[in-house]
Amino acid sequence: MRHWLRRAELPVDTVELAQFLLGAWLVAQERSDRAVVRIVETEAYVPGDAASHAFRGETVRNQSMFLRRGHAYVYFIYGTSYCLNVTSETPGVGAAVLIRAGEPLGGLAGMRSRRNCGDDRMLCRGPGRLAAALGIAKSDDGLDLCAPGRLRLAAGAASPASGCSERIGLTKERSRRLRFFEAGSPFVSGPRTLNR
DNA sequence: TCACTGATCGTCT
DNA sequence: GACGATCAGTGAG
Repeated sequence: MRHWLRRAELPVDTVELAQFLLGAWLVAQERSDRAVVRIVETEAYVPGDAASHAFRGETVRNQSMFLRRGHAYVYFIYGTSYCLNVTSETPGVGAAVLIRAGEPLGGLAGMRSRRNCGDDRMLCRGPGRLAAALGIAKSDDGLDLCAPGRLRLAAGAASPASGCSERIGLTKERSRRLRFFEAGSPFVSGPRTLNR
């Protein structure tokens, strides 16, 4: 039986949380529409990571990254896309897990209309697309994902096979292997050569 | 499938 | 004023 994830169940460590979230469900409730996605790809942004938005300290933009673990950190990037992170570590420490891709499980019609996309594999393939499919925007920044609300995390079956690789789209800290994904899933983003 | 490019704008230098 | 945790579209192999 699936249940809403409690904060006590979430690993404190950022890398552990990134692996833990593979297979978990992300539920976005908007009035009568409920979109459900199974997380298949994550990236860890650990303390002291030069590629992390928190690296230079707390600012107005990244302040929710310093919240207690299990909160949403949403930011706008490249003038086009929103990205969703789940905060990690202890309060006051800036770290998070980027949700890069998911497998659509429920509420497909709503996601297709929000994404204006007919190929279900592309609905949530990439952080910007996933946020768009779930209707995530800046107003969701700082939400508690372990409490009743528009966005919430639910327990899911652990991934049968997971892999790791370097992260995508970075110019700093490129060599760190902090991207985790479900091996063989067609819903994972990035070039196929990275997904082994 | 991959590589490349333009779009677009908030944030920080 | 530059840049970025991206995307959609296009073209080549």
